[in-house]
Amino acid sequence: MILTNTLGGARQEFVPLSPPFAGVYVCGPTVYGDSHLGHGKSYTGFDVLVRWLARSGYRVRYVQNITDVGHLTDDADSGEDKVQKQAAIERVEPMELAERYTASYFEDMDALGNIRPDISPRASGHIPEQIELVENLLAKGNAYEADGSVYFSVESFPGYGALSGRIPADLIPGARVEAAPGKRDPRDFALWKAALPGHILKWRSPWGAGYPGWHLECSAMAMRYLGETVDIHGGGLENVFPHHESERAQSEAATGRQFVRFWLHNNMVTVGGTKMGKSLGNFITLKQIFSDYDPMVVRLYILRSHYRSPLDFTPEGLQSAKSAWERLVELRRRVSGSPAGAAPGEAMTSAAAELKEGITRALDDDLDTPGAVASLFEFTRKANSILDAPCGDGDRALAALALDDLPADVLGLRPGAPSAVSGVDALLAALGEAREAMRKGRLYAEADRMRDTLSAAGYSVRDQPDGKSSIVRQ
RNA sequence: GGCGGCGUAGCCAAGUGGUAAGGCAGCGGAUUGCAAAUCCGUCAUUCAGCGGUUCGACCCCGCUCGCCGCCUCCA
Repeated sequence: MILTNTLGGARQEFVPLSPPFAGVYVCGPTVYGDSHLGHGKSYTGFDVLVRWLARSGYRVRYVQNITDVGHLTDDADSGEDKVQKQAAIERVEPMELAERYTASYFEDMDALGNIRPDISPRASGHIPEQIELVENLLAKGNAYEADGSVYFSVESFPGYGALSGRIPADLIPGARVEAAPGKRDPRDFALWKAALPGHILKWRSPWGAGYPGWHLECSAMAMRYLGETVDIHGGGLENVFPHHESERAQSEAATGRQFVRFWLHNNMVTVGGTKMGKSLGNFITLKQIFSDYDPMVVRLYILRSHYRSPLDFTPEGLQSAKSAWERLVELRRRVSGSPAGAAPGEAMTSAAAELKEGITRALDDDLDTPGAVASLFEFTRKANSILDAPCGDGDRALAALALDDLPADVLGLRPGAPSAVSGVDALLAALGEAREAMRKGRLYAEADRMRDTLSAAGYSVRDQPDGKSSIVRQ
C-alpha cells in the first residue's frame, strides 16, 4: 500500500513499526459547534484508510482525539477560549457545551457511515499526561518557564521545519508573530499557558493554574495510546504548520525517537475556490446537508474526489452524486433476497473479480477513492447489463455479495435497509399487485393515476418486463 | 515577503513517460400502453499558455498566466 508521506513529500510503501500492528492517530474536532462538510471529508477519508488497513490484514488501533479545551481564538494573551466563549453564548457550562457537540459530531459521523475510533480521548481528561510531557521537556532543556507559562524553545530542536519545509530562519520576516511577553524567541510556542482571571477551563500545575498549549494534547494522547512512535498521523492540510510541526518537535525532543512514520494530510473543502472554515462563515453543516440528502450521497460525493485534492462544494455536484448513488441503490435492490447456492455465470464472475481488483488496485495506490468508485460504476453497468438478460439466482447472489464486500465494507457505501417501518414492505407489494392487475385489465388511466399519487408521496413505480410492478421508495 | 498546492470535456473528477478511467448533464437508439428503471451508441485528435528534453509528454525541465492553502484557532 502506497501512501504520500508529508514528511519528505514522497510516495512510500506503508510499513508499520511492528507488523501486524498499525497505530493511527487523527486530529479530531474542537467541539464548539456542529460539524461541517470539511470535517465530513477529512474523517471519511481517514475512515477508508482505517478500513483498508484492517482489510489488508493489519491490526489497527485508531485514535482520534476530541478537543474540549478550547485554546485561544487568537495568538495574543487576551484571546478567549473558543469553548468558553461559545459556552457563554449558549449559557451552559464549558464541559456541557463540549459534551453537546461531541454527541453531535458522532451523530454526523455515524450517519456518514464512519466507523468510530477505537479510542476517542478527551484533551481535558489527559491533563496529567500533558503536564508530565512539559516537565520532561523542561528537564531536557527544550523548554523554559516564564510567568507561569512554559514555552518550547524552537532553537533547541534542530529538526524544526523538516515536516512543513519551513526553514526556521524564514519564520520571522513577514509573518505576524506576536511578541508575547516572556517568549525568548518569537518562534517559540506555548506548551502551557498561565490562566488569566476569568478563564474557566484551567487546571493546577507546577507552574500555577493554567491550561495546555495548542499542540500538546495530540502529542500526549498519541504517545499514551500508540507508543512513542506512531505509524500514521493524519489531519487537515492546514495543520501541517504550525500544529504538526510543533507536535513533532515537542514529541521527538521529549523521547529522542521518531514520533510519526507517516504523516498524511487531506485537502480542504472549498466554496467558490475559498476554503470552507468555521471562522470564515462560509461553511455548510452536515446536518443542513442531511436534511436534503441521504448521508450516503454525501459520502459518495466526498469519495469521488481524492483525499489530497481540494473538493469544491457546489449544489450541482451534490445533485450529481445523488443521481449516481441512486443507481447503486437500484442495483443493490435488484439483487436483494436472492437465494444463495446457485452457480453464477461466467460474465458475472468476471465482473465481480474485476470490481475487486479495481478497488484493490486503487486503494493500494495512495487511497485513490475516485478510482475505486470508477470501478464500482463499471461494475454497476456490467451487472445491470447481465441482469437485463435472462439470468439465474447465482448471478444475482454473486452481484449482491460483490457489492456487500469491498464497496460496502471498505468504501462504506451501503444502501440503507429497504424499509424501517414494519408493514410498509407488505403494503408496497400489495400496491404493486394492484397496479399489475389494472395494467392487465388495460385500465391505464387508473394505473397512471395511482402512479402519480405514489410519486407525489415519494415512491416510484417500476414496471417489469414480466408484467409485475414494484413500488420503491425514491 | 517565505513555504506549498492546483489548472484535464458543459459540470465534477482519475491518470503522472507509451498514446485521455468514472460520474452527472446532453443527444440518438433499444425496451415500455405511456413512463420510470436499465442497456447500447455518442460526447476532450486533446490535458491553462509558450518553449525545451525524449523515438514518444497530460505526465519530466524552464518560463508565463490564472486560482488556492499555510505562515493566527481551524478537518
